[in-house]
Amino acid sequence: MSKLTERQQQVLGLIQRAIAQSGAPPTRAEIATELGFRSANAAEEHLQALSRKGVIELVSGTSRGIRLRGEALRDLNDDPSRQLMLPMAGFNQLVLPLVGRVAAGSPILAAEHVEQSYHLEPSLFQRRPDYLLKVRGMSMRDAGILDGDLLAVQTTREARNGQIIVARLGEDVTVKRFWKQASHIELRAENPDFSTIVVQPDEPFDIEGLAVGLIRNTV
Amino acid sequence: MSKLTERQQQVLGLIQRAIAQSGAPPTRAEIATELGFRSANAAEEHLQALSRKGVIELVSGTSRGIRLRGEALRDLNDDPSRQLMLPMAGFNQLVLPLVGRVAAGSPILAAEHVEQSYHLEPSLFQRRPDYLLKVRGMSMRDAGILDGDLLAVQTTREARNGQIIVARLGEDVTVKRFWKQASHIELRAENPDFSTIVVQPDEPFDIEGLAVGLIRNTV
DNA sequence: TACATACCTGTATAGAAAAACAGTTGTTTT
DNA sequence: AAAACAACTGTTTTTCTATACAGGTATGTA
Repeated sequence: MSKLTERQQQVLGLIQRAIAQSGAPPTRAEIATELGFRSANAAEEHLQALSRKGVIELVSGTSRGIRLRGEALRDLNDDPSRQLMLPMAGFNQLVLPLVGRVAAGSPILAAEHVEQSYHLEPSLFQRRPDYLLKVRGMSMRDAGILDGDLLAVQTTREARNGQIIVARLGEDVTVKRFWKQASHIELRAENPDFSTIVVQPDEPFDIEGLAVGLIRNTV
Repeated sequence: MSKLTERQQQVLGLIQRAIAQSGAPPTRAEIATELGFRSANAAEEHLQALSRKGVIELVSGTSRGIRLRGEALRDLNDDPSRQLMLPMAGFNQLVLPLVGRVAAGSPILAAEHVEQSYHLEPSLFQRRPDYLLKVRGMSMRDAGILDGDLLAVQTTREARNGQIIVARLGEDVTVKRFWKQASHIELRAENPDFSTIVVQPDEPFDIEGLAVGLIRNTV
């Protein structure tokens, strides 16, 4: 992801402040007014740039349709002005969307996948998660990851061997243990009933994130 | 403040969910669609009513200009002094002590066992936990409970067969699956390397609590 | 020098959204 | 029984918003 320019950083900061203060993202006109642009189009262009760089997502045709993504959302949770409003020291809240069934081909954090959001204390996990993914199936049973568990996932593109990752194979999203070999990548299940997936270099494969924690609701 | 009608409560809940899920309040049309109204005006009137009753604030002439007010953000369980102006809804907090090594003979929630406290959203679990217990050992491995996991426990004296409980056997505290038989109680491990503990009626035995959830921190 | 990129102004417009107005149907309250 | 209220449908008007298009400047890069 390429770096933001100073102006883009300002626009992003403004969006984050607007959300923290008023509870909703700003309109183009509001951004323009606040930053002193005479044309809302200047704001539009900055938003397009931020969208291209992946820090926000624009919901087309929707008023205030600006969604913060990954890092930017993390910053929002770190926003010092928000911490001032909090009641106790160390009482810091993460807002994590719960992602359920992921539709074929669409980004994992697309709004239609988000079932609800949970507020968690970041210190619960050593690595800071970006979202919770509802696990389907028992392929990671022996790693203590069961059907219906909520996997806390940090968005990342890279993983080390042996880490448990959320992988995208074309249209499928799956949780497996990552092993990169010289000639291919192995996605190993942790359940003898499931076989290892071998991904050849020409096959579609993306790392969507790294498992950093797990939450289970026992009935 | 007068009480909300059932429908108004629904509308308020929808607003809170929308903010938590999409990061912005809904429009009148969105409320109408979600609740099945054919006219956005029905939503408008509900918003007016909610505004009159003080649970929301309407920002006139502004798209998605709905602000939740104190009452709508406050949790019933929360100390009133902890009211805060969080931008997101659904802000409901449990304070759970983390219990580590339990010393022989002393109550499980004795102050000296409490390593730290975590703040969690109660809706994370179907049953409300009272504390978190750090699991030691692998005796429940096949139930997806691993060494180091934090088990969310609800204090109770009773359990049904098959439930996972925190049991006290004299000086030892252990996590096992509970099976009450005609003549004795069985505490079954979920790992073939561990044998079932049989508790005779004359032996010391107490149920300390019921496992209602689990939190794991993956490194 | 040509070209891309960032950063703007200014204009225009389709469609989204707020909000008012006029009714209807039940249910409570007075 | 009349009046008030809750909960709508349907329509209309005005304002807001997103977004495209047509410029213009400045800066750095091929």
